[in-house]
Amino acid sequence: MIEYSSQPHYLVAVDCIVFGFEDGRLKLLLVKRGLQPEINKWSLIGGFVGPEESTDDAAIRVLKKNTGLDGIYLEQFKVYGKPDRDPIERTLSVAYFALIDIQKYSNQLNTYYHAEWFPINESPQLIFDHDTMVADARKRLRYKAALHPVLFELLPKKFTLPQLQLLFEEVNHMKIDTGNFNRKMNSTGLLIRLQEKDKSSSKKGAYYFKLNHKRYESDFHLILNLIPGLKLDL
Amino acid sequence: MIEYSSQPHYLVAVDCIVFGFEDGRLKLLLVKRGLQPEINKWSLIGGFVGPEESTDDAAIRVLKKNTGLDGIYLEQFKVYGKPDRDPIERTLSVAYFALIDIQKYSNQLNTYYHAEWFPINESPQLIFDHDTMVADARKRLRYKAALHPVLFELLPKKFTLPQLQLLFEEVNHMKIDTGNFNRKMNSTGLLIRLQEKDKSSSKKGAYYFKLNHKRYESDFHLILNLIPGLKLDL
DNA sequence: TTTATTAATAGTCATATTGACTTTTAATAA
DNA sequence: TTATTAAAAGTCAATATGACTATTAATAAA
Repeated sequence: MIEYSSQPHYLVAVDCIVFGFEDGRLKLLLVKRGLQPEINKWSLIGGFVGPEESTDDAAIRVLKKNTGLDGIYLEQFKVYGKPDRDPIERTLSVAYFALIDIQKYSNQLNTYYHAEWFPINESPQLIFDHDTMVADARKRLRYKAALHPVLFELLPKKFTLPQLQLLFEEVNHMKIDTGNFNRKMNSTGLLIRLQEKDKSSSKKGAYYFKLNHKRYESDFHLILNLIPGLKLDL
Repeated sequence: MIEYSSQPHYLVAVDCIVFGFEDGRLKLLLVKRGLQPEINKWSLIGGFVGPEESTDDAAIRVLKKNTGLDGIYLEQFKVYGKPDRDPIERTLSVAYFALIDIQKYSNQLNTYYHAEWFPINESPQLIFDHDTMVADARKRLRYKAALHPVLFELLPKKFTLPQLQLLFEEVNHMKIDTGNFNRKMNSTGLLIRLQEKDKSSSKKGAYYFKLNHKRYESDFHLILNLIPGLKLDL
């Protein structure tokens, strides 16, 4: 039997940065940590990678277990591998970001699980290097959202253009010209306008749109130049 | 003393996909594996992550040890974490891609180390999932190169526009219009034209250029739209 | 009933960028 | 002197952009 004798072994975890969007604000889903050390402190949703599962499997499982959520947009974005990032024992963490439509899942969340949404700029301090992970995930989301229509994952089935613009402004941390934004969005062919209007925030009302899923699937990887002139870290 | 009792521990490795560019072709740096299993088969440059180093440190160390190379462009891009990817024992691999100027380091490589360059389309079959890693790294490089001027890392100090175009064509696997390519490249402000010409491939000769390092540093993260209309996986 | 109000949406326009293509240039070799 | 050829520059119609203005559709106030 061949062995990689004497090589050191480490714990491997996954951590999920779960983004949501509600009331015009980007939100973060956090849980209270259930084990020592730092028990009861706020933490990203995470867990150790089991012997029979891939890291992707682990992320899906951990997300499902902590929130009841399934079929979520999930993307691995970075490994955190500094020797001392966990004070107890060396643990590498594979970080994923997840995008979910808050409304779609609000029932499960509130009823069965302890996860809680925080506006991203009012979230509590997190354990270990989780704050760094969140900062990195935001950068990555910003990058991706400037090039691909990934932010639709955060919106409900019906949404308005002002709502979409607000989401882009929140993610990119900048004001966007409404006319130009609408023109660009409409030209992507990703939006289908519905008859119905949302009159909750204006007299005239804003048309609801739904996503053209066919186009979304086929053109997702096209580079769309949604927010030109941005300076973006990958 | 707190412990994460009973949680499984795994080996963690790094693997480096090292890209080079020579004679108009993209190349890959490979080594013959020095341990069982699959000893003497061609493999990416890699190694286990030591107890006192981060994964980034490990990648730098492994690259240095196998090639003598230092100060190389290196970027973590994906973790490979399927349970059975190494037949002997579960090993996660953190994959990095590296970009180097072949000419700059050809001496060290040939004299002291066993690493060998292969044109990327004529490289031998690799061990484990290394072929998948290479395919993924090429995609990632294509993505990055369409948006950021990262390919200059592959070129010598002095280079010509036709040479640069050849590199872009090789990475993106497409023909590019020379006039439009030159116009776009010149408009970035990244190129400084030298007096000297390279007459090795034409009578007229092509001007040598050098990189405007100041601009390269400051504008690296700007999105440049170098190859528009591409369909790109991240 | 008319008018004021206001967000939503559409339109304007000068400028810049793009892709496809043609022309000129600079050197060498015939 | 001329033919040759890759390199470099130029042309141009079509499109995209950013900054800005005008109109619209509903409600609420007069």
